[in-house]
Amino acid sequence: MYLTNIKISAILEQTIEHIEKIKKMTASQKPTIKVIAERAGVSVTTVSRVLSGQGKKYRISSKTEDLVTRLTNELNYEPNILARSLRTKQTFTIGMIVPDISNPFFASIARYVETESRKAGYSVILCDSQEDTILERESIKVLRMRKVDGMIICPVGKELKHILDVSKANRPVIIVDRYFPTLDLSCVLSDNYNGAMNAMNHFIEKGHRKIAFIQGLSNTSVNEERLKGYFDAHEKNNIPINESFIVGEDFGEENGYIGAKILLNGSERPTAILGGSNLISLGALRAISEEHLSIPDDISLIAFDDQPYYDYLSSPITSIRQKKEELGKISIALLLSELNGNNLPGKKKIIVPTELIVRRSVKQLN
Amino acid sequence: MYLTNIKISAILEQTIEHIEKIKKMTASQKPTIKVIAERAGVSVTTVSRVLSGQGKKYRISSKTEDLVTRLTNELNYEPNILARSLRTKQTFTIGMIVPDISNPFFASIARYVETESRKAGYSVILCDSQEDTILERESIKVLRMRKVDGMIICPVGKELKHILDVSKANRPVIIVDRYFPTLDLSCVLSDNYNGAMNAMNHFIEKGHRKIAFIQGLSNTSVNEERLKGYFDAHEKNNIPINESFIVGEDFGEENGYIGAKILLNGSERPTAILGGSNLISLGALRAISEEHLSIPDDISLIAFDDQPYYDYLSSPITSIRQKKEELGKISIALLLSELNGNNLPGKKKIIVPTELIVRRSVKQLN
DNA sequence: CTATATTGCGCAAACGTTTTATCAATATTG
DNA sequence: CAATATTGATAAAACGTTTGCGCAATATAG
Repeated sequence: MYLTNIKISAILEQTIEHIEKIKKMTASQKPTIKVIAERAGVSVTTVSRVLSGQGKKYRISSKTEDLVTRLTNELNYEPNILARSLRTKQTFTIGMIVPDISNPFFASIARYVETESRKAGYSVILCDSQEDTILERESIKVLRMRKVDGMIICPVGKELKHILDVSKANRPVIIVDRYFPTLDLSCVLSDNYNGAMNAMNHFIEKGHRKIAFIQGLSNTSVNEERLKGYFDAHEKNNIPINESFIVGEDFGEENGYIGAKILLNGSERPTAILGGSNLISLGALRAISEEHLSIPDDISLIAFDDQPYYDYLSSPITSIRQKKEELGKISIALLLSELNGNNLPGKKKIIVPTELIVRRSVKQLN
Repeated sequence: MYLTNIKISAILEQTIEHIEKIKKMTASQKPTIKVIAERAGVSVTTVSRVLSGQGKKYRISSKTEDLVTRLTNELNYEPNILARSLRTKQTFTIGMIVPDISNPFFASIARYVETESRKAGYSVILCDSQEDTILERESIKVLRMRKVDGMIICPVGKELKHILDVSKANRPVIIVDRYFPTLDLSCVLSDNYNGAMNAMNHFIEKGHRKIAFIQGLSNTSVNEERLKGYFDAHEKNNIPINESFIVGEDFGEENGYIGAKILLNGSERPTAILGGSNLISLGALRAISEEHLSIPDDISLIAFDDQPYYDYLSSPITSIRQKKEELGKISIALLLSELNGNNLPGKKKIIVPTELIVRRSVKQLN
């Protein structure tokens, strides 16, 4: 009798304790696996396994499984990815660094990267390096601390050591747009050389000989390739190069403006300008309009990178279209395949062709 | 003697063990606090405190402090933010959801958000909802699982429950661009009503009476406000409204194209069109050009949201400029202040004025 | 010389998961 | 009926931090 009483009171105590525990846990905001386990009267292990779809594998009875899933729904459980990542060493995040997200070129690439990432269960942490190598380096550091599974970088393009380090630390990196010939990393780029080449041929076919190039950031692959196309086109057509026709120093709008200003007011005015980026061309448009010149009558123009508005400009601008969708989709596909270990031997360098969109900004001479 | 030997061998053993341990830890890739502690011969607590700048507070000797900092540099230690966040319940990430990152309007906002976030030590996880409420809901879920400290959402604008839930869960949310009048959340928006009003007044002053509106997504605040401006301008000027002049159903380019097509081929053609977004206006441009009409001679146009190319269009487009920089900077400032607990009483609704940029797309009638 | 204050640091728990190893209870086999 | 296999689960460690509490050793005060 006595013993029984003791026992009952012990059980009672236990029960009360259990109920208290449950109450406390339920009152707390975020239900964790632990709470669910407690409520279901099973271990956290079991809950974890059910939730990760490993119920069959570990022979969880369907009764338990149902109970657990019911509770997770009821309690509105949402897993804590941080905790999971800490344990599994996989964060399912990818870092993306672009020089300027407000530039439609990079924004479009980012869009496809984001869309495809999400489909694969990844989230993307976005960093804007503002065309600044220091910020780029900093971004990489942050992304490393955040343990991103991989990175897609549209580099500023002036330095590479910090990028190489990422790859050395065994994190997959995909380089997009500007790359480093000496760097053994997968990359996906537009065919800048042939893009420039095609534009130049178009100029030349139309009778132009005095063709200027407002270049972007020198010593970046993108710029060098375009410049090379510019040079080679001259050479192939036996046109001497006028060094003063090459101006510019970065990919920005202001640079395009200044470059065009210089060209238009030089001792010898070119008949045609190749704009080294969308922003450069925008700046050139501003200068041209400011000088009260008209395209193509006074000056011809081909712009690198197509823009939706080019069709409706006072004279529609002929441009070299880059396939942003492809650039974005290929880069994320490449990254995902590296992440899944489908690591084909060696790094890949994928070149996406460009397309000359002929409008009416190039005058037929003679 | 014997005892001494034992003792020595014990010490030796310990030492060897210690060295082994150090070697093992050092060989492993990522140095953790533990490794540093081991090398420095102090506890992880001490290292943690030094690294978090709490050395003084906890009276760590400057000798220890120096040793630890030296080692962190030497070993190239980088903190694991995941682990930290798990413990501190702060991730220093903010989630940003936009309907379309490739739309320069949202991209610009995102840029300022990113820049200011970084300065404050936050990273931003970017989600593109693709103007789809389902994806928006999903994004929110992911961001919650990732335990972002706060969110900046440019909502699709059709549903609000899932957004309200975030706020209920005590996570600060800032709504940008499209908002919900019934929702008690801080938000920052353009003055769409007066924007539309000003555009309408401009039309009317120029003698227009048959003014069409290609609207965006109905039942979104942005659209309703613009529509209200459209209506009120009619009323104030005693101009009857022609219902067939209101077309359109979302903010996209295609919608602008279709809307303009309908307007231009209707039984009664308007003399002016108000384009409800930058993409709508782009689509309208396409339709207008396709119909071989010219702006402003055949049709006048004012576009919502300014674009850099508007100056150089065949006729420069008058537009209602939204201050993207302000929208971005204010929203992140608001969020950061809520995160820092500087939570001024009540939610704030900040309205950023718009600006009518008059160019040459509106014809003077008579 | 004792009592108290200060200096300098460490123990261990906690955050929310995943995963390895283990085990009791039941069912099946020989 | 004993031996073995299967079923259905659990305990505990680990991931890399932060932090409340505690404590020994030294310095200072009375």
